[in-house]
Amino acid sequence: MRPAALDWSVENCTIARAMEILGERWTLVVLREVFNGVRRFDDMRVRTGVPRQVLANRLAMLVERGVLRREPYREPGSRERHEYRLTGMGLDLWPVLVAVLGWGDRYLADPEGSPLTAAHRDCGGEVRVELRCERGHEVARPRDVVPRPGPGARRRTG
Amino acid sequence: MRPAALDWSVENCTIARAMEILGERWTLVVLREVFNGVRRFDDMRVRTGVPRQVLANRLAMLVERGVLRREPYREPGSRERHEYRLTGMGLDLWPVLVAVLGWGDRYLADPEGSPLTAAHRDCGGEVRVELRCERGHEVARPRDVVPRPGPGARRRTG
DNA sequence: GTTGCTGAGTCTGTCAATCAGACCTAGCCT
DNA sequence: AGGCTAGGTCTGATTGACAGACTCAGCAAC
Repeated sequence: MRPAALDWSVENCTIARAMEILGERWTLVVLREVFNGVRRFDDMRVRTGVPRQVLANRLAMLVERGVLRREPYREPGSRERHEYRLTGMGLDLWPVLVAVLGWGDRYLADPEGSPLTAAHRDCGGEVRVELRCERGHEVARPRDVVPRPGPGARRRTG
Repeated sequence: MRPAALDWSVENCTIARAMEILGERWTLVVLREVFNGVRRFDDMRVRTGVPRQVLANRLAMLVERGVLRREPYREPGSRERHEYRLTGMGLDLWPVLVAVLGWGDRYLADPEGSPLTAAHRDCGGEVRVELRCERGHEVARPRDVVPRPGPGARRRTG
């Protein structure tokens, strides 16, 4: 009954690496704002309630990691400022955000429902994540997914 | 050009609530282990390198929040111990895990690829997340998703 | 029957991160 | 000159992460 996973190393696990970026308390909340079109420091700060210092840190980290980019803009009658926009890497976080949103809506929402949904640009229908295997089968139940070592798996040493 | 999102409150945002659970550095890594069939304290500790204290905290928090349950078991010649198993709520995190894995594999993997994949139990094909709208359209590009207020949205006061 | 092992923790002290609140700054406007 | 605004920094108190030592219950070997 020893789990097979024990034989494999986790040093190069991409979930752990992803969580180094996404796994800080406010990162995904900040990204939610950017996905919502809120791109400016003070708007984010007021909406999320994240302390200035932390917000500055997170934004800098996300820029450094390539999830956001910092772009200059200038409104008439103001000096130049910067706003934060998603890079391609950042845009590809939509599925993660939608997955978290779906889970949160199911288990943590108030009775009246979720305050935020994701819609399909073309038809307006609500967007959800679905698990599907490479042969096109829909994977309906969580139990139908089984983990297995991938091409980068390494046997454990020690 | 003021983003519409600024008019809506975020106090009941389900992403923020979900991140209260998932958004700590090690939570998803711990869950990865459980999904992999590693259910015991010491196995997790050795594999993940999470400090004992933190692991104990995370497990207790996940049990308290209903993501894991603590089950007694007994191996012959040993006293009774406990292991950690996913609840229904926990199993429903598969899409989140697969989404994070997919993103990590794309942007953060070593050249030889990911050490872990998710497979379809029936056919063995690799499982990925897909965005799909409620009318069945596949949402191919991230830009085709647009956020919008949901049923629980509240106007901002102040 | 004492010594040792094992799994699953707790205790302690150090060091880093979070947070709230005040302060700073560049350019614009009056 | 004085005030406003966006986007920050600086400071000090609290909280969390972490490593390493210690605990504790039951089995097992000497």
